[in-house]
Amino acid sequence: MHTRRLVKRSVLGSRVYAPSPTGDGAPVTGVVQAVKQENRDLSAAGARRSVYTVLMQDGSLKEFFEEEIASGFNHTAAKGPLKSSLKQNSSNGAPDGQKVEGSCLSPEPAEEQRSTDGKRVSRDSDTRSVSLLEQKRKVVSSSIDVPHARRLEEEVDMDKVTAAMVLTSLSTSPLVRSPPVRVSEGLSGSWKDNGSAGPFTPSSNSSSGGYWSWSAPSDQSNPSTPSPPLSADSFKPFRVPSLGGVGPGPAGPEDPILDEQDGSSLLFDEPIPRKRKNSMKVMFKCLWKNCGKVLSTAAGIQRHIRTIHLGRNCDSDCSDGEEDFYYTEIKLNTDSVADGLSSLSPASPSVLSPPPPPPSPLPSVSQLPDSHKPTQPSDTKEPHACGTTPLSRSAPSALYLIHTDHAYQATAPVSIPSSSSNNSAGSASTSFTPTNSSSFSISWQSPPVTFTGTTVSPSKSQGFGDQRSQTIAVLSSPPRATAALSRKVRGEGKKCRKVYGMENRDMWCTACRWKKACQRFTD
DNA sequence: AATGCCGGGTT
DNA sequence: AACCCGGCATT
Repeated sequence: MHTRRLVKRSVLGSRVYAPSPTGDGAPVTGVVQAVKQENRDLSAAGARRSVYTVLMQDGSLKEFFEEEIASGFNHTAAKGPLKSSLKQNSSNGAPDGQKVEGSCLSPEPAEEQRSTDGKRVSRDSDTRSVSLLEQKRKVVSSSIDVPHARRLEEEVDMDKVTAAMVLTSLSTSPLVRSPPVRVSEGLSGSWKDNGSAGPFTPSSNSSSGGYWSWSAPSDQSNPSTPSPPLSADSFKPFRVPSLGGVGPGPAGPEDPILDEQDGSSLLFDEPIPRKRKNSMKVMFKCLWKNCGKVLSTAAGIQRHIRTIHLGRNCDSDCSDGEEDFYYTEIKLNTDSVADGLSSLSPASPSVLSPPPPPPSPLPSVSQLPDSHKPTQPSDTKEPHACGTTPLSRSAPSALYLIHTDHAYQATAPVSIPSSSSNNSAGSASTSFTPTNSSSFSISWQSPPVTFTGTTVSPSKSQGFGDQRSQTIAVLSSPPRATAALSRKVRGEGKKCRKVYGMENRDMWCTACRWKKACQRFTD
């Protein structure tokens, strides 16, 4: 499966070298359009061979056996057949980003293809549903002591593939394009931090802080990270954080299957515009001197540059990507983020306030090509203020119900709140976008678990009104919930110790005697 | 300081 | 599983 996936994923759309059609020996480049199994008994062994349909520079389609073509710009890596060269990448432990770069960096056609690949889209929904759990698992695994042999290997694999993906999407941005290597290094570096040298101690809460540090910062706060060129990509930032933060879940740190899915989800999720926030319109602006042409599509701007400024007259396939240097993307705020926020906050303030987890969303939204950075998004929304006084406005009863509802579903609340607060103290609160609500709500709902406890014991001697207010309090301050999470809220009722006193310790319930939660006078 | 409990250790 | 206890959080 692994292999198959790799091939499928990496080869399609990859730029490869193929023998010159003219036979003059000079290899030409093309983009793999399709792969199929050749049944004919061509090879000596009679084994089936893969046949790659390659779109050549001149626009023609040609078929090659895998032995005939080589992938990547890196000639050394291109020695072997396509498939095997890819495999090497994945199994080779050396953090050598070059190979990945070679095969994945440049082909932006690949990116386009992927985003339109129907199979992946459907498949994605499956993957996505588990991705949260997986992510958690992944994080956990990185901080837990686990036999490294196998895991490391896969991790490296992931690093590379992911890095490649990132690079791929980045490659179309003129601003970052030049120092691609740097970007890749930064990326893999931060990952590694988490993976092997995780500063977090296993099993302790502190690891929570690490959640965000591994994905969010590296992916977003990195100033050199430009937003991806394609609008469809704009939601990518959301994903990463949601994954990192939420991931509650049982998870065998070393489960290869999960790992794989994880990897695939990471790769395939991105191009799917599903979650995309539609309030942003992406335009592409030509940066050529004295030419401020703005087009709505990347293809359009590329063609414009290619034909007008570069004087080339072939279609996109013969481009070497140079156009990318001459345009930049601009994000236009059609219906401002503020709108979305303001409309949201009144509805369920409590839900909004807690989700500092989406530190990611904000950055993503405001993150524009380095050059044009309208700080608008963050400024426009001060609903921020609402977040601080959420409860006061909404009907308590409503909240009550809502939370009761979800409390049971909650899994691991994860320390999203805390981590997020670190991450983007100022901006975090402003960051919730409607898009996100789904992902983070899950994570922060869990804390209310505590609350569940209170509800369950209506028999309590105390007035319901009291209880209710308490509950509300808990809800209104999600951050606290975190604490509640780790430790059961101290029951306010009398306990064996109080009732019987130390002198009658033998009358205590066993739990009390054992310094456990009292079983006799439960709250 | 007293309590209530969790996490962990020991038997 | 029963039993204990260190240590932390809350009161």
